[in-house]
Amino acid sequence: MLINYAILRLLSAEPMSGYDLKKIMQESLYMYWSGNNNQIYKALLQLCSDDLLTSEIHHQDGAPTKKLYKITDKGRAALLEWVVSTPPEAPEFKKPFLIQMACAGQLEAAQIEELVLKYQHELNLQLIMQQEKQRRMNVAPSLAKRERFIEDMIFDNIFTFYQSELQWTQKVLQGIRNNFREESQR
Amino acid sequence: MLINYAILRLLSAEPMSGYDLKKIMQESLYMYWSGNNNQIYKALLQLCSDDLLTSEIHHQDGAPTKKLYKITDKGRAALLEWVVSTPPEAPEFKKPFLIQMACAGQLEAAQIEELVLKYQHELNLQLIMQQEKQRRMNVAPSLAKRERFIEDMIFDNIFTFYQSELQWTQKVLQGIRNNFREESQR
DNA sequence: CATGCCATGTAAGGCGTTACATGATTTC
DNA sequence: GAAATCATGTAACGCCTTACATGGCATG
Repeated sequence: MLINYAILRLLSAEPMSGYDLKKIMQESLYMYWSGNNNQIYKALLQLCSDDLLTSEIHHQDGAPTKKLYKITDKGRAALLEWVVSTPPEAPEFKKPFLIQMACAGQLEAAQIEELVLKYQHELNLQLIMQQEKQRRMNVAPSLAKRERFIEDMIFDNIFTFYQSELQWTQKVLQGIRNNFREESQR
Repeated sequence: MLINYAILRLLSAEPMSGYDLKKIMQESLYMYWSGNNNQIYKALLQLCSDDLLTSEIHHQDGAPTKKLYKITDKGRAALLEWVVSTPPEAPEFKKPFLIQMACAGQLEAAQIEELVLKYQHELNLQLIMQQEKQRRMNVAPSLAKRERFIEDMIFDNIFTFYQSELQWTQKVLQGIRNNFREESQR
């Protein structure tokens, strides 16, 4: 399960509780599990029983008791092994909007335009939210050069994803205005 | 459920059987259900009981009996209503490769490069497959100008998705070569 | 004679989400 | 006094996939 490796990755940086992991995943741009503790707590149990993690109970006063999870040497080895030996998968996407577009032949030009504009708006919102997440996340100050580069590349990937989708909406809008000018000018 | 509207859309062009729908969805670039008859047959039953479709049993000699589904006026109205009144959603993506990348700080430059090259290769394969699908699908010869335009835009969307991902891999590879030159030249 | 296509359907199970339960502490 | 945060966990459900069951016809 991929989420197990995502957790191992996070714990390879520093020990954390399940709750911490949940928050980080909620804020993450590419860990796409939308802050879902159910899966996290189950995964943690499994990883512990596989000896990839150890858990330590931390009593705190003025706050609930928590379990601190640490990655083991076996865990680090498993993560490394996974990274180098897993064949990279092509990305998946779900674009419900394309299904809407596919139905748009029935509509008037102005209606299609309106739809695309709404989509554009939604994309802009999303893009701003992602940038905001990225901004909030930057607390780790002194990463190694390599780590920094990788972080940047990951952000760039997500950023250009939305950018190119936005560019596509521009192309569509222009196409509508050029091809269906007669109608939309009336 | 979105798949219901995808089915309505397909049946709005011409009557079909569940099996036909399954095949089309398998070949579709943006209907992302990977040819899954389970959902299709269930959806068809539901759509029938909602009077959005009618089904007609067709006996064929030399082939199994099939059920031909036709969209009703109510079905067309529901589809149109859905298209114009559903707020467009931002696309979702899952890129397991980014999780792999996030772990790559541990690796040597050459290993990262290898990983990215493999990803690039996988993307190229995928892109070719999608183009092949698109080529095979083009049997509908004389679409209206508007329909043609929409079809083209949808294909363009998917095409540029892979293209921009490929461009990203180029950027990453260059970055590795520039930033970690010392190591990778050894 | 095995494989594959046409055609309909069912079963099992994994992945993922929302929501709930509990309970203490802090903040408005 | 209400709401948010910290913290762990469970329950219920929906979506989606793979695989299976059936059976006739065609193709190699």
